[in-house]
Amino acid sequence: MVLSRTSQYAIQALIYIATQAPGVPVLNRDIAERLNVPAAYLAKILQNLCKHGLLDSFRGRLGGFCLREGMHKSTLMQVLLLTEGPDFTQNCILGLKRCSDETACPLHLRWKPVKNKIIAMMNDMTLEDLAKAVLTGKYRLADLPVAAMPAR
Amino acid sequence: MVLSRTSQYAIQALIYIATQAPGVPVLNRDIAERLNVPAAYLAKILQNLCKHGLLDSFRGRLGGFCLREGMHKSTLMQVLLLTEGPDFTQNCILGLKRCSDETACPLHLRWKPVKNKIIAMMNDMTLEDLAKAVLTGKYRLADLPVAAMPAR
DNA sequence: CTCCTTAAAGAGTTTTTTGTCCAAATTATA
DNA sequence: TATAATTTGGACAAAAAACTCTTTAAGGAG
Ligand code: SF4
Ligand code: SF4
Repeated sequence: MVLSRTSQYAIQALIYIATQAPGVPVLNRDIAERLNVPAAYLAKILQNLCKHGLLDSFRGRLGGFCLREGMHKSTLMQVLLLTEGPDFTQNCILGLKRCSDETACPLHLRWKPVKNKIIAMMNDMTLEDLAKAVLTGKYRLADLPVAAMPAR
Repeated sequence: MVLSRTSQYAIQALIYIATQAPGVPVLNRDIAERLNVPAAYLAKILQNLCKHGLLDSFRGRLGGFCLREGMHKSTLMQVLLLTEGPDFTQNCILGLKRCSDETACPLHLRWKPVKNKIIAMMNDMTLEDLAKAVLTGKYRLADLPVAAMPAR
């Protein structure tokens, strides 16, 4: 039913960054605080997202993380393929190695449509869209009583 | 996207048992072999299912595990509430502690219908149904080239 | 009663995931 | 140039999940 903590943190952080003014680096520390997430762990995750081209990072004063040019249009699927692994869409509910309509487990008939819906959904949701949703104030990114709405 | 290994093994084992003649105990060893799953680990899982009333167990000669009377009608949801924990249906995609329409994360609008579909599906599928599907020969429970179809 | 077979119980191990710490590299700015 | 702020990288630690081993209890058959 769930994504790994790593994926959850990655998505939360990316959406948060997407809510901020583009081009202005966001501090790892600030993201961690806002999301109420361990900062050192989050840093590792963000570094990984950098390495795979979703983020740009800047060191030193005025440093931080920015969405790389054009990456506002990234989908959740692009993120999950990084954080959950490239066979995220393959491996499936009963854990069978081979999954096809021919070598199907007994859940297949019921599960496959749902799975396809999940995949379509992840392919459809962009960071930009999700950030907009957050900026309406109707949705929250973290558990804490919204300490501060995203400043800009 | 996934269930825990424990849940996968539990579901596989229960369906397998449901395909066997009722009242005749099935050996842990046989289930493990058929599913290609670690026997000692599976034993723990089956013991747990016993403790929670889904299975009956018998020791000694002619021992093994049987579905408890009436439990052919058990749903996957009943199993998952045991193996994934009682808040299986609560905790959700971004990991927020509180989840409601009022305190919703930005995925909520898209995710909730899918989540409800999953829950409905799990509530709807019974061991009996799944066992029948397996017995048609069209579906498989494990990866191995079906060594032997369920004997009875 | 004795032997064999099986599950039960519990402790222990291994692997994976999650999280921490610290020293180095980089950069703006005073 | 010195300083403070920041990411980077690597090693490490803790927790959780997956898996194993060993011993005991129970039950059936000779
Ligand atoms: S539902 Fe289909 S895709 Fe999923 S494990 Fe079963 S056979 Fe594979
Ligand atoms: S989608 Fe809805 S239920 Fe799921 S985490 Fe977001 S708010 Fe909670």
